[in-house]
Amino acid sequence: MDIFEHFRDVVTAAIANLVSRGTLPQGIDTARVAVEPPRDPGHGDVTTNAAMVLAKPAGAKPRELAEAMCVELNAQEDIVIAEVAGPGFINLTVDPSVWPKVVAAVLNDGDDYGRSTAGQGVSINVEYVSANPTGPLHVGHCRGAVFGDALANLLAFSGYDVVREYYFNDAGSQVDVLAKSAFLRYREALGEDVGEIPSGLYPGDYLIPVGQVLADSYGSSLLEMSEDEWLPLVRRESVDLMMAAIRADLKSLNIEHDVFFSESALHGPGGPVETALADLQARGLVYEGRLPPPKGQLPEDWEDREQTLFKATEFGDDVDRTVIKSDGAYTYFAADVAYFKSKYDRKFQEMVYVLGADHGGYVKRLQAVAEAISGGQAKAVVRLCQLVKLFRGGEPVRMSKRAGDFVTLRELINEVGPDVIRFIMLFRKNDAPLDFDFEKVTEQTRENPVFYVQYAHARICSVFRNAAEMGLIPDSEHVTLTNCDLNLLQDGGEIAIIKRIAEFSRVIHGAAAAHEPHRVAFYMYELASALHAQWNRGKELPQLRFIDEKETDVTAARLALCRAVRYVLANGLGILGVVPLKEMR
RNA sequence: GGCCCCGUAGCUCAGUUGGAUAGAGCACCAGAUUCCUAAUCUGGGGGUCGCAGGUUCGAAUCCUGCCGGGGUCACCA
Repeated sequence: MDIFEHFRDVVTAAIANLVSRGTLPQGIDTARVAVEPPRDPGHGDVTTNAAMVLAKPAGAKPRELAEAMCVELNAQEDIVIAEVAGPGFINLTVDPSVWPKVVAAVLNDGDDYGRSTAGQGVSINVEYVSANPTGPLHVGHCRGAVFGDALANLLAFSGYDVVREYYFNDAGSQVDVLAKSAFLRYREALGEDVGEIPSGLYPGDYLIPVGQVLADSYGSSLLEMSEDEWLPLVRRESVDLMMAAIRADLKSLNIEHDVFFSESALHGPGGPVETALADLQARGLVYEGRLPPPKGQLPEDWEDREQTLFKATEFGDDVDRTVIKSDGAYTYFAADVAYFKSKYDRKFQEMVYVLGADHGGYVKRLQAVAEAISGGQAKAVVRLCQLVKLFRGGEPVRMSKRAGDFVTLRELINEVGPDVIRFIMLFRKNDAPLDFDFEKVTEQTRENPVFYVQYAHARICSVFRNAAEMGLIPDSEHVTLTNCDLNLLQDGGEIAIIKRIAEFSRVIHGAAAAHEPHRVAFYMYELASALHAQWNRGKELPQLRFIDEKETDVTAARLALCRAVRYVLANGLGILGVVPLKEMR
């Protein structure tokens, strides 16, 4: 139940009445009419700009039109009073009987409260992480991983058909470097002293176990082979092991992809890359040509050469993009084209790419590919995540590119835990930079929003435990309150909580539409705040405490309200991928 | 130089896709616990929304131009 949707219907009906009465013209566009919670509680419970938006096309004065609408709205039984305010706002004060209905609706929907069909089953592919399998995940991957996952949760909760996808590059020259590095570790595992790892290879310790696995499964047989022979074997083995490690790390962060898509599956004779390029070729979107030199400072090694280009400029990109290099090899971008086509062939209508801010330059070309391949039928939506800067007690954590001198995701998880990582990463707009301080995020204070929100949930669970002990409810885990009188929820603080709860659907809807999961995190914080406030009012005014053994009817109603808040907190945290704790000591 | 993102209280950040008197937290000041978890709450001061124009009933939000900060530019992956 979304009361704002409900009152939107009411407002729409009032508009229809005015149309039939001739006050408003036929076919007037109501798209810009907003029915929303007012920022200022003094402006009633629900507010609409309808009169101001419609005044111009109707040739009426906003306030006069508002007056006419108020006459219609005041006839509605859900509305205590509709009044004109300011330049032509209509503020609705809702009948008090609406609030208990909100609580009842939450209890009725339970784990599904807030879930909607707004997405209408539109098929969305969310691609995130997609780190190359040449090493373990590090903090640089973390934000995109969490963001992508929460976005996927959010979209699924909102009625979209979501697939979570990971694209891994197992075809490029970097993977050869990985294999060569692993081969060195393999020789080391067989007892050879390989000395310092040569520059150009990956020196990280994480390849030592890979070498050991190779030694265990191949013995010394690889040493007998030429590089052409062992390279493919070692490459595949190394990629498999790296991907297994990456998946394990992601699992620890509560992230599981549906599809792991291998780049090498795109290549080969008659493969998707060839098909996709032939497709573009057939439509005259590929040509042999030369690119203009880059603007500004000319790179030292720049040379003007003929290559095969995709007409990206026809679709809004700044320059045409190379698909086949002058040496005849495909570019990485060619694989991107084929990969998009794969997604399109799999019937996705929207392809979300979660990328780091350093990939901002890819946005236009990806959108160009989407436009060209799908003919405008599918769209590429790119969400960029800004950099995360690590701190420890206010001091920046230095990370150089030298061996092993970067903080891995594993280390981060082990130190602060998945819930803290996820919530902090999501408690900021994705395109704003984020400072992540190891010490601050694990502090158990109000300053730390993770604990603040989780504590609200735990507090409710604590109330239930106490209520169960007192025999007011049979079981703290299965709070079923079918026969309580929710009209007993009369206190202003209680109503404030209910109003907050009533906004949940609206928040989810807006967050999903904007692809902004952080809105859910901020909402969680606000709801937690409303709960903590009411809790503390019970300290000054004992009659407002959730549990009052002498007033069992009121207690039952308040426990029902707590149960509703708990559902909303749990459902919201579920979207964020954070565990709602039942106890914090 | 071209393109993208950011600029809001002393600090860190929100701002419901254009709404009414711009909001939280931290910090600062003053308070609250014999009582369901004080990991909490209540009150107070604090603003030229980077600057200047434009669009309109109405702009932190949309458009243009500047200023300042970051990212990016390829036959790399």
